[in-house]
Amino acid sequence: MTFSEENYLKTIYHLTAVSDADISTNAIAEKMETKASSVTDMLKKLSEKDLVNYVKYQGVSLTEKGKLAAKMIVRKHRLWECFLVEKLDFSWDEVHEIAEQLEHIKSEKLINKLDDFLGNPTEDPHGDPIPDANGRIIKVEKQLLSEFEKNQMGICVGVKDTSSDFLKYLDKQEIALGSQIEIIEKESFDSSFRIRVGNKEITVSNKIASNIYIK
Amino acid sequence: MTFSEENYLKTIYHLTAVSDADISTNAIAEKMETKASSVTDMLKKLSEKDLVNYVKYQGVSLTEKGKLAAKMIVRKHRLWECFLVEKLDFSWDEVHEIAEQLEHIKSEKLINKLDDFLGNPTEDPHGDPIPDANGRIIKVEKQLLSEFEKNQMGICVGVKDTSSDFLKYLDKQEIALGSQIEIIEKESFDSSFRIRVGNKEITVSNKIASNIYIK
DNA sequence: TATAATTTTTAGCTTTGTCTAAATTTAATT
DNA sequence: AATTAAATTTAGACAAAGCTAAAAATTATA
Repeated sequence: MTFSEENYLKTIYHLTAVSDADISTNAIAEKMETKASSVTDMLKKLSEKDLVNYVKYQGVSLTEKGKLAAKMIVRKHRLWECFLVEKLDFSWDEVHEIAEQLEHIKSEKLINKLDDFLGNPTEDPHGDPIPDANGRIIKVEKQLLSEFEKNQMGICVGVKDTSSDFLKYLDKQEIALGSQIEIIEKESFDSSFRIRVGNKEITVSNKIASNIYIK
Repeated sequence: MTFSEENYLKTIYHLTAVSDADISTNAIAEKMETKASSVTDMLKKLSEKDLVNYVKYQGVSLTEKGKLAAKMIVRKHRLWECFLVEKLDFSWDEVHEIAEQLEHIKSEKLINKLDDFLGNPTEDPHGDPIPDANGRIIKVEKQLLSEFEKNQMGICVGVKDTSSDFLKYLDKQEIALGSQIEIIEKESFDSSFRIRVGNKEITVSNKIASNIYIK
């Protein structure tokens, strides 16, 4: 499988997680920052290889084979992110780009040894689950901070937006995986939140609160 | 720089280490298992980028820029090999193929952090030197076992042939980096050697002896 | 339900890196 | 020195993956 094919599968996998319905050509093109015509070409190719179910004009979904392949790429990506953060001391906003490259390294033995070396983690540095060697995923029930009400509290277990900008913002506010967060006030006007993180009180917008997972 | 460009630079670098003179198109083609015409095309491209000195029909050499780039690829390859053997517990005959992929990962920060994580090794698992971040190489004076005479002894510090077959043979004979080797007898008829490794005596052909470095 | 707007696909072109076959240059040999 | 042999380069073609522009299908709207 080529790098490009792997990137398409991964993108379709991630889009599927959100919407469930068949994925449109345009949605893929937008996410991959490419043109719809390029996507059409690739979908034909992936369909030939039985990795996706593709019907002209009707969108696309992953076959079981394609889903497993996509999960293996995600597995590699997230394990490498763990390695970068835990062993090489990268911060969580720096690892995505490098993992985008490392996820294409081909060696099952390598990835399984890496998995063991890291102590078989179940989540990456952003709180996203790591599929095991068979593609199984342990789902952790988690809620967005924005869905919480006044006086509730919980632990930050992940982020929805993993962009460098957002992660740097969280670093600045000293919000990290494992941070205890308590809702002090929910402003009904703009749905912003007054929260306590550790022993500091801060105000976060609804957009921020909609990208932090709490358990 | 593309993967392909990097592979050509690396090949020219390795061939230069052996012969010193300008490298021929055919030599590159043979080593890379490709066709001379493909090599010609790439040499033009690398020449355009000032990575090689190329004169039609006369062969090529690396420019300073090209040499540095090649050394950085070799650095990455050898550091990843160290990682695979020391941290992930691969054997020395398994790592080359995977390192061939990992050497193309682009991130200076990554490779320097990996270097530190490994304790800034100066040699890879086959005894080959690892260039530092500036391309400097610490040369260890070493001799081929085949150049030794009766009753001399030394420590195995590297191998010339790093093929999986040869390394597996060495494993079988319990010859590893750091093994003490003593020449008991040199057979003048076929230049084979009777040697002691640890406390075992074995006979090795001249071909074997010509691929083991001793200090 | 026609028509307009949007989405998707097709057709044809580009680049990268490869190949084969033919042409050219260099080296070797008589 | 002439001719043959070997090495190298050129010319032209191909596959992968991308693009633009035009055509076709679907969806939305009046």
